[in-house]
Amino acid sequence: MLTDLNPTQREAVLYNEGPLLVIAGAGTGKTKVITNKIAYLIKELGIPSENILAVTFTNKAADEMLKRVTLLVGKAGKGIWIGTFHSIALKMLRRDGHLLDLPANFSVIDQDDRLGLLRDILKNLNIDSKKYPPKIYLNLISNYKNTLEFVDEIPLTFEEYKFDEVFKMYQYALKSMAVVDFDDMLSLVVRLLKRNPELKYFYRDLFKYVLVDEFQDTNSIQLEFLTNIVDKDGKITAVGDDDQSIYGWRGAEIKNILNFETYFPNTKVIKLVDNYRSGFNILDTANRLIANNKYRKGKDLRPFKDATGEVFVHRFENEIEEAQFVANKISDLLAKGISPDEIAILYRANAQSRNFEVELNKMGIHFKVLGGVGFYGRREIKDILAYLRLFSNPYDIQSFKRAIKVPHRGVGDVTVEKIAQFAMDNGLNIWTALKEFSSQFSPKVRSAIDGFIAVFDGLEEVSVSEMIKNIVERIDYESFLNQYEDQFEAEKRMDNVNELVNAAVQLEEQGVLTLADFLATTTLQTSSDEDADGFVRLMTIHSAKGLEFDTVFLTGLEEGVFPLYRAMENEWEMEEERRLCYVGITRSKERLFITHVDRRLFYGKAQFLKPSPFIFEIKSMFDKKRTEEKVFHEKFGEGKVLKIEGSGEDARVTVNFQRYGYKTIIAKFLKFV
DNA sequence: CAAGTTTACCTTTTT
DNA sequence: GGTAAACTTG
Repeated sequence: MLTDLNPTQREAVLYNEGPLLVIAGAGTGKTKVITNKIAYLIKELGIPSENILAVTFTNKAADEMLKRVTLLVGKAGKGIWIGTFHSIALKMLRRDGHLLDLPANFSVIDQDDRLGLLRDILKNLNIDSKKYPPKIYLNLISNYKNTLEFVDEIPLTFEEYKFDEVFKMYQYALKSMAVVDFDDMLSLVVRLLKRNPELKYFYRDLFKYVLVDEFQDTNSIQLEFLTNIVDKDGKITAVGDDDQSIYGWRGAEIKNILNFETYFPNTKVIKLVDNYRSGFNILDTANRLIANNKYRKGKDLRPFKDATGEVFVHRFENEIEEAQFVANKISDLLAKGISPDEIAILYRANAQSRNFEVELNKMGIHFKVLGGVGFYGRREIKDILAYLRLFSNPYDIQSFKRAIKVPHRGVGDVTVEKIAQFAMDNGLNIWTALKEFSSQFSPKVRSAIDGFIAVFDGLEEVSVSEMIKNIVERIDYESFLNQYEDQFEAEKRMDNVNELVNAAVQLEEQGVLTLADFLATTTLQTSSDEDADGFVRLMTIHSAKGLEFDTVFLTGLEEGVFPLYRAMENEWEMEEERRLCYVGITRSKERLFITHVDRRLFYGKAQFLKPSPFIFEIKSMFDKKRTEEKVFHEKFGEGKVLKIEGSGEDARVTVNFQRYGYKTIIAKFLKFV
């Protein structure tokens, strides 16, 4: 079993005396180490799978890991606890949340609804949401919950923000709606463990072996969670790479990995630096870039693969040409027989995907856009889910407000707002509120409300997938869509709704049977978790973390776009951007295309852009190596290289010819001697 | 007071 | 180029 591991990898698998930190550079086989370690624990050491906890960064990574473990140990791996911090936390809260007075069927509010809720609160408190956008509050609240203390970054105008009041109202609303937000899930679990030591010891005993992937992206709450469920001499294996820490903005603490020994004093550290993924030039490029960072432990990846790897830098006039180039190149690659699964287009921000989508469509290339507005974030899905959420948790006023308005049934904003207020003020669930408030309705509204209530008739009898079908039919969602959208759009949305039914059926087959579990799963499922087999993938670099492809297009390397303007003034943020670029580069195995443009549209307006500083950092060594090199040209004879723009055979090379002086020549007409 | 229409605002990155 | 708030109409 351990035969295809190298000595350091094997050491990491075999060391099970106490805390272990594996610093694993990109492509050094970190997933292999984790899966083999789990297999080793189960098969060789005979550890029951229930005693193993594996934490991953995404649901997809969790699925993938379980698949690989199953391949190694078969059914013996079935009971393993595997998932993201959030999904593990949810499982624990479902089990023991009552100790914190959490209602049994609490639901999870998604980011979108949090924003909507904050919008309502700001309106209520007469806070000008132009001056103080809800988003700011979302961040403040998130930071607060994640650090459990107010941090320095909180602006001086803090008082003006009325943060205290907003926060209190926000918490009150969550409580009365019986929902928790993303940040709560972790902090509540930590609270649970702290207040109930017997529970803490229960889990310490249960999780005899804990493995954490992508440790560089854990935040302080997550670390606190870990130190609660693992003794300081416990058998925890943390795997990560400080050079790939790209979630600082989300509260990730790079110091968690840099100071791991502080939390687990008797830690053994193993470094994996043999890279099996990328060709030499790609690795060289990555190493050169990341060497510009100051705040790092410092390591160079060693090439192990017997391949050169190709790195190209291409410059274009605008984003359309960039997209056309990428689409053409992909078409060539596909024609050569390269699988679409091995091709990815990466960018800094989701908004950049559009042009690629257009050009790929023109070429008839099948692709999938991952991330951005995910499946469960789509309007039609949220509409249907609102019904389900309300049915599962009748205190969920936000969902009521959405559901009652889809389709229009003669109950408008004003009435809805009144009902919502009445329910909130009196702590009533929606059904009771509607009943008690019904005397104030006009006959028209009353019959509309009756119709609304009737939608839920008998739903408790059927499975989740049947519920969805029933709701969609009863509200005649299809007609609603057709009324407001053109046929094509309406059909697309209906397809998505049917896809939701499929998702429910699938989850039912996997044993997710209750509505509450279904809803929680959908909320925790992100768009990056979607399946894209057989498609070219488009995604942000953030969502590409942990993935690898033969060919990677790293696009939009312009000052202000990547790195972002706002990051450029700040050394620390700049380093995170650089790490992000490093992650992007190291996704590629054989070919890496880096592209940048001279101008790009921002909200419909053209902006001129300089190439990203990262391009210069990457190229400087290459330039130096090649500058002063002697070249020969058929017509101009011998000369010395001064500057190279672009790369590959199309690069423009400025040469000082002995007899003809300075000339700029396309590289393919030059012979390097 | 509800539904339809126009304007404003926007763009980091995500569990 | 898309959505949600603001505005208008019936």
